[in-house]
Amino acid sequence: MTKKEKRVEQITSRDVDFSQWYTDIVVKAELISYSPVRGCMILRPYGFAIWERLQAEFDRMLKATGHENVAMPLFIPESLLQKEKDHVEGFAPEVAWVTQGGDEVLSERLVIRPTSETLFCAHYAETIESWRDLPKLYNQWCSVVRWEKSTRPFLRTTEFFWQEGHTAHADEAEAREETLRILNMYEDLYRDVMAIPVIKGRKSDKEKFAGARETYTVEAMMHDGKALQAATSHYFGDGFAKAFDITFTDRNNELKYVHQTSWGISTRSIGGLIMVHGDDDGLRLPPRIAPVQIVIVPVAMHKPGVLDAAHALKESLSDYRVKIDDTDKMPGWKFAEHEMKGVPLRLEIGPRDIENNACLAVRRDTGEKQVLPLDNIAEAAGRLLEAIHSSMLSEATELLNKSQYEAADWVTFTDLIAGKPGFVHAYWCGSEDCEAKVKDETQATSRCLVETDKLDGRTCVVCGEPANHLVIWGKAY
RNA sequence: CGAGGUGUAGCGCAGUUGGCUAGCGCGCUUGCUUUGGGAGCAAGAUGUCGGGGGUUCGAGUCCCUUCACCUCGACCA
Repeated sequence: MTKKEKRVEQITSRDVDFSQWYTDIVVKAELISYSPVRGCMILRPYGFAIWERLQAEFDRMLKATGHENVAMPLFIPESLLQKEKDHVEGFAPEVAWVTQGGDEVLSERLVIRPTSETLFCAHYAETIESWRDLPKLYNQWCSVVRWEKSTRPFLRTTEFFWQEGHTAHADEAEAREETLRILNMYEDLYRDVMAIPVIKGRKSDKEKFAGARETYTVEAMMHDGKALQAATSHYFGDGFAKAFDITFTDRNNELKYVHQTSWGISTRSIGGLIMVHGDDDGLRLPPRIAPVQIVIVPVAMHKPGVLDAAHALKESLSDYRVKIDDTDKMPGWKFAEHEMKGVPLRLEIGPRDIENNACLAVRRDTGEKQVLPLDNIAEAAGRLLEAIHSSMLSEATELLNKSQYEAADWVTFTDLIAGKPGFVHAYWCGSEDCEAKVKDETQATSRCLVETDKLDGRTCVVCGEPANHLVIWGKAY
């Protein structure tokens, strides 16, 4: 067995068994450990660091648009959860209950929040009185619990981390605007920070959030052609406001209900990061989300001057997140290790480079190696990191583009779903029966409804009746 | 929740028709030598064989039961 073969042996090949490949990566790249609790994962430092990067980026975007962070309780009294009918029906099957505190049985059961709409609503009902109190643009970073039947690291866990934004507005137009503003921010976050292109759209009634009037989504395509619902943004209308009696006095001294939104992105996004960008050597992280952007590997570091040169190199790269790997592993071991962890750029520095006042730069995305002079190294590294981001985004965009098909009739549709991993664009009449038939017979679901001006003369791919929507269909995580 | 699979050292595994002090590889510790694609030598440490119950002179091995995890489906960010 050659060393080369041994290296890839650690991770199951992506094309041989995508699921196993995914599981190998999350464990071997030290993102998570399995926990003593079913379906819950331990986010290890490296995995949590990715989440912290995402938090930092999105939190900055939220603050820049006037949102404020708050912290709501972990528990929700049963009676509160039950105030909005659709909402409770949607979540009841998957909530965890607290029935006892200490050795005392509680007079009212508490649910561990599966999402915090009801808490925010109760709070808004209390604190909003006048149009001067609006809008309320609240967000919280927290974890929530949903009792899932089957779980996978990041993609579906019993407890997961997310942000949930909850806003209240004076009128419908402003609330709708907020819903779409946030949707666009998710698109920007995915594209500009995670190098993942997404498709924006609206969810069908069947797929939308329990209690929402409209659910918008960004859908991403994984390397195996399956869809990942990457983030959602909901317009609630005044449904929750009526259930929770959230009223305010407007400028004309009339009592009005607020219009609300909610929106979230979760640690599932990290699963997307893995499944969009990873390869057979492990994770590949786009530079803007990578906890470590540049790893410096000193070669022959016992020799005089090498470690000093490595530290000097780090100094000159102070604008970036840089780590020196000065452990006493072999250099080859370090190369493979940091590749597995997806560090975008590796700089090797050894006696030979020091003599030439240079270092060797290796791109994680392409494997390309080049000698970089130490003078102006910061600039050169910066250019490389930017190049890596664009090239990863192009690669992901190419995958997304080439894995989309169109179907005008049922036979073409089912053949495509069965034969070609990816998304199928097809028209739909809007009936739940047709949507259900697609799911029953193909395993694919409607991912989202997209804007189109070409409905005239189109027919539903299932029943042949006149179409009302253009839908992107696909199998999903 | 249905079907299938797996639980033996930190990880990956072996352990024969039930038999003696439960092994191997990697990793870990210490020392020396090494360092441009997963280094070498030497010396060490590490086990409730997932848990419980049973059969037996004797159980990692057989039986019952239970728990956990993985994969695939049904339900969901």
